[in-house]
Amino acid sequence: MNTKEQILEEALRQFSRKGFDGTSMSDIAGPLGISKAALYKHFKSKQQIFDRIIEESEEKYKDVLDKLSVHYPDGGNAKMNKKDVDVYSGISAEGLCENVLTFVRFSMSDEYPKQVRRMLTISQFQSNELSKMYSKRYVDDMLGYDEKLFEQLIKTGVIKNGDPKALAAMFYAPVIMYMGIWDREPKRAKECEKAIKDHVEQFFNMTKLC
Amino acid sequence: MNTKEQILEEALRQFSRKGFDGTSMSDIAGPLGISKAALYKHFKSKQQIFDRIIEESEEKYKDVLDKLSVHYPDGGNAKMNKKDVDVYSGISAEGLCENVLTFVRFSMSDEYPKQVRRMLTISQFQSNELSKMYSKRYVDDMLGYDEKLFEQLIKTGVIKNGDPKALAAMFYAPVIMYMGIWDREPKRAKECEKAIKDHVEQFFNMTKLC
DNA sequence: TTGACAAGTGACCGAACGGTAACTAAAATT
DNA sequence: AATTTTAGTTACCGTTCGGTCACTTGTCAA
Repeated sequence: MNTKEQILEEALRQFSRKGFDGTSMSDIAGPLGISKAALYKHFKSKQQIFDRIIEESEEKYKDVLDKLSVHYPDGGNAKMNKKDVDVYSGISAEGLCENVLTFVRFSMSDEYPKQVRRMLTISQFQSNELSKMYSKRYVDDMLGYDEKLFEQLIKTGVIKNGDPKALAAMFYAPVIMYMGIWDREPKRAKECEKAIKDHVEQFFNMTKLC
Repeated sequence: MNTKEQILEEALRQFSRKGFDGTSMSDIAGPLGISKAALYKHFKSKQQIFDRIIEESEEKYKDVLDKLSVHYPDGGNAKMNKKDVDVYSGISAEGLCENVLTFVRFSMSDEYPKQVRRMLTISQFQSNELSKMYSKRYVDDMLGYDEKLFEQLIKTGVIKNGDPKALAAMFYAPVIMYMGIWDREPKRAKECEKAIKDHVEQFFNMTKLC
């Protein structure tokens, strides 16, 4: 009954390790204890399985983004994390620190976002669509979010000056960079977690002085 | 006569686009106007072609690193770029800015580093060796280099305080992040180049104030 | 009770894969 | 001049690939 979902799960596991071309239909069917012919009762091709994984990940990504965010009264379009900003009292830098670490720990401990990230990483040059999706999800959206955040922090005087966009890059880029090491070399997990923590602290120390 | 080198060139071009599994021996032989059987006169297997490309890139990488660097008298182990540091008069922040942009422009305009970077990006999870190579080349080495640089900048008083390692991450990570966008979406090249320039300027504005 | 349907199976298909064998012609070596 | 080596060819090998087909079996609605 849940075979279709199991197929998607196993396919994602395989694709994230060996890529689309490196994964055969038997590779997917084998661990599920079914024949590869059975896969074609649920999907018409290997490509369709891949496409469905991407589609589903996009749905889940949007869900998380929507549930995590709330329309901020000022900007109208700006989406702010509920924990990052109290609509009535402003933004807390300490809350932001905590929030980043929570985001990182979830992204690195849960198998699903890990596998999706790996799959997208090794497939990012396969089509324009996948290239754009990768950029949007792991760079543009995150930078946009942080940029709005720093705009607020400057308005409220927590940070005195600086370009919000450049600040967002300096804040976010090291995080994703260390997550990259973490993905490639799980043995360095603790080192990366500490580096991220140090970076976030150091960043706020610096910006408070400016 | 130069067939062996042509094979490596064409293989790198193919591997960087479609990956190891997505590239067939005929794909490599075809554009060179030879039969795939001829490839086996120069390499004993497809894997050996891939390995040789990696090996060669490692040699070239080390060459560039050595030629670009000079042993800094203080640390002994620290390697400093000749343009970044004048052994007798100290480090120039402006020279560093220029140097980063030169490095970026070379990395993004020359086909060879681009293809190697793409190939390594989509192959980074295929083995522990490749994982480590990617981390070393595009993160650890760069961070280490910048860290030494910021140590000097703090010593000489150009920057008043801050952890050199955290500073290096804030400085370098956005650069490689924008290079990632540039690689995936060449149409955004100008946008990325400007973002990197803005980031570098903004970074030095901030650190001078601290 | 029966008949439609969903979800499997194993056998099979043509194509493409990585790789080899036998052969050839030119170039280099002796 | 004779011979070996190099670098290429075509034809072919066994295997694996994505995908199809005919068939079976259990479930469930008419």
